[in-house]
Amino acid sequence: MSQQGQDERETYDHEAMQAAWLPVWDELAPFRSGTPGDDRPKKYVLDMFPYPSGDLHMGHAEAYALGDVLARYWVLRGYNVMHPIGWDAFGLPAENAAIKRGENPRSWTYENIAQQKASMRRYACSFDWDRVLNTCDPEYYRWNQWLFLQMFNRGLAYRKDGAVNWCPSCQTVLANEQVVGGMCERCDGPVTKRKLNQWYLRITDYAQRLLDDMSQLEAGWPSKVLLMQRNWIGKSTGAKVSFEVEGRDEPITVYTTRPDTLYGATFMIVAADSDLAAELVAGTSVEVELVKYLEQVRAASDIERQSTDRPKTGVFLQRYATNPVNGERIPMWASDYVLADYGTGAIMAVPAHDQRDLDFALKFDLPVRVVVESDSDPKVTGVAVADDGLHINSGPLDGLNQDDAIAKILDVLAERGTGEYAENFRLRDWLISRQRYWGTPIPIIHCDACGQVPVPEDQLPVRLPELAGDQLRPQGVSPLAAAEEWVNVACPNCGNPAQRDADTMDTFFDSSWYFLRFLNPADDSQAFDPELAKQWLPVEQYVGGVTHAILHLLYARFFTKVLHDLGYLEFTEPFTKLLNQGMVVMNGSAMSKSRGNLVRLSDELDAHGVDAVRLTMVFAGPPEDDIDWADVSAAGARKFLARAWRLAGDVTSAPGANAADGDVALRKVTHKMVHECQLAVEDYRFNVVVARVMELVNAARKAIDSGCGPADAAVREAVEAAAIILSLVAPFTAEDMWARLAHAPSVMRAAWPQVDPALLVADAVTCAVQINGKLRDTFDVNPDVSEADLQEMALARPAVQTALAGAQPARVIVRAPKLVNVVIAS
RNA sequence: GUCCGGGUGGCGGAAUAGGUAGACGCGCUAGCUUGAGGUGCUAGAGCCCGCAAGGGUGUGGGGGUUCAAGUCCCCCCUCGGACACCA
Repeated sequence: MSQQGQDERETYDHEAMQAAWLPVWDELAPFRSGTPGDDRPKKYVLDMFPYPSGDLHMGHAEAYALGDVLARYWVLRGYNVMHPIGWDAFGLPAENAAIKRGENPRSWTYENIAQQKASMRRYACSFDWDRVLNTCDPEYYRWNQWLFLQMFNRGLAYRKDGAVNWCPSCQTVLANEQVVGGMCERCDGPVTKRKLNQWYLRITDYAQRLLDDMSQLEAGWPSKVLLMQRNWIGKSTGAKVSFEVEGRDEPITVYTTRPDTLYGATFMIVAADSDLAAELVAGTSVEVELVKYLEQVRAASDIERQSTDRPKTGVFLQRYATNPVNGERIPMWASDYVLADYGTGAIMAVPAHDQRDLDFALKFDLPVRVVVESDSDPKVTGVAVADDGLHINSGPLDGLNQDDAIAKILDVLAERGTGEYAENFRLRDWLISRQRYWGTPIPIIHCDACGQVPVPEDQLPVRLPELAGDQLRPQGVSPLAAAEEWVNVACPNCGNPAQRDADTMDTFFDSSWYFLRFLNPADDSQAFDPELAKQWLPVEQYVGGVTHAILHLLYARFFTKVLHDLGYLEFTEPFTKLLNQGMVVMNGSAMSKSRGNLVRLSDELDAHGVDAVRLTMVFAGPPEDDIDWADVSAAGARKFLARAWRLAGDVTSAPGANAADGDVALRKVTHKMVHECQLAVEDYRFNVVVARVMELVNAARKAIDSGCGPADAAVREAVEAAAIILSLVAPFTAEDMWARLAHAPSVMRAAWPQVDPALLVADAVTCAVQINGKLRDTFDVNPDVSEADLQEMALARPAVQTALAGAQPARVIVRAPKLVNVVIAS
């Protein structure tokens, strides 16, 4: 290498820094959180754990960069921060890979975990590597089974027949939450319906609490997520109303949110696929017709059902019910627009005031009666009238508005014993059975004599049998069912031959409580330690994608309440604050191989270095916004890091130099920037944090080159502050700066700089002078200037004098010390 | 269809309580450094008119409240997301 004399600049060598500092950090373990006797206040910062489907990608890089800013910040602020990581390691991709490779899913899964773990270390994630878990380890899923049994014993886990979502491609059932727009969340294939006997968790028992406890989350969760959950839970209020049915002993109850329109109910609809519908036509000539209709309905995929303007279909059941308030005989129909598993599976149709009912009525020429005053006639316009208004044709409700009419009709119904106030939830129980291999076996044994027998706790875990390759091929029943040696066991109760439940649990079960397992991941005596939970939980800060707004977050909230009720947890909400980061996209769309816009994280890290990539992620914009990688510059980030790093080499004062002796102007910048960074971090405005550090670096550069000079103590103070703040985002660079500043490692053990409030007061502020609201002049003033003085100074400005032209201002607004607005009447 | 977010320079984005719009950066231009490229440094810049001083205009569009509006209110356009026959 040729020497070029004094011009030779030191080079910022990120590769060398990585090589130098990773081993040091391993040694120092600055993010260890389990040390006994550590009396720092505790804080739990959690990143949503990844699914190990290959190496980390750009999305992970963003999420973990953001989580790291928070975790590292709180460590610097003196907290004992628990920041663990694990792997959500059960699931279909591993199984599909195993089939292809002729192996057990374990090998593929653990290979990917090892790779991701290595990438996380390279990426300098501030995880506590003593707190790690994989959900596919028997040591973990054992406690899934234990939890399941706790629920089973209390009736919260139960089996029932039902029409369930079925993914023909994945060959398994899906929870409602996993059907996205009629498509399978996993494979994007169309979802169909199947009647199966499956396991459910009684999340609907918790619907009201899931709703009510959101008040605890209002301050810490994005309102968007709360709204999505609220909508998903979907509470509605109304009434249950009983209709006598000709030729049937029992009346039929319907649920309606508009009991006030009861006088306008001109027919009744029963869910076509309900038992009720079948019963109503049993043995009649309509029976065949209904079956035929049902076949036709089933043939229609969910995608067709999606279409908003899909014409209504149905079958007249040749039966009649009686409207309880006016005694009117109304025909009964079956249709697929009424859902069997919502409300009572039957509705009173009020075509004048419900669009769907109107569509049906017009299609089948059924009567339409307006019972709420309106200018337009739904029968003519085809548009149902849903607005509030005065009731007509409604007996005792006539002349009342909607609220009053609802109150009145409830009275009337109560009096006659034919109806009452009722609530309904859109939320359904959580279907957790899956007909796949790579998941937690359901710890139940089916015995002809004893029924569903829980596996005794001392026999947990029920381990997965060793299956590989073609044995895992989906066939509509769980691959476990074919593992005869595994399936066939003696009943724990009576000892007779019995069978294990061959389904596995939805993997969302695993992730619904993993945050508790981090407390003591190696504990083989209990799922988690309630005592430790008391100390560390709830999770103070949760970081993850908005894709989990409903599924994972709702389930985790549900589990927390269940565990609370079981006496294991004192709190009822698991995550106090939630940050949803956006996605990393490329040229406007989600990255994918098929689109050809995939950016590989490892390539970016090779090209720019870890710190530059992290900095780019954080600086790109607000964390919840998407980042278009094409719009940001990792090269620019690297340039800045090199600038900051060089700064550290230019400081000539010794460590411990008394900052109080330093240049006051620079000190003011430093303290202001530290202060603003602090506010910005706590407000998730990480991009602004970076901007402020940049300003600090610029100020220090200027001070060294053309100000107080490199020996001034204020320069050291500024550069040290920059290094500490930068460590949130660019740990390698910051650590190297710290070393160049002649400090022992690690910068992560430094304390967040103390802000001196006296230094936050500016010497002078710029006062804006407006004339009629338009900026015409500025001048510097003392921040303490009085309103009167400021007004006088402003009025004396030439620009104002000229504008006034000798006249008096009509009005002067003074906001000392920042602004004076002189209003001149025209 | 319903419900939520957004729309600020060429680009990513800043903007405590309504109070100097465009912080910070990318890209760009000019100059210095360099054998060249890159790096580094200095300066410039919303747009329009002007050599300049200066003026006009400006946060999707229109209206309103106010001394003052990116920020508050009403209407519209547009992009994105969630839910999607839940009675």
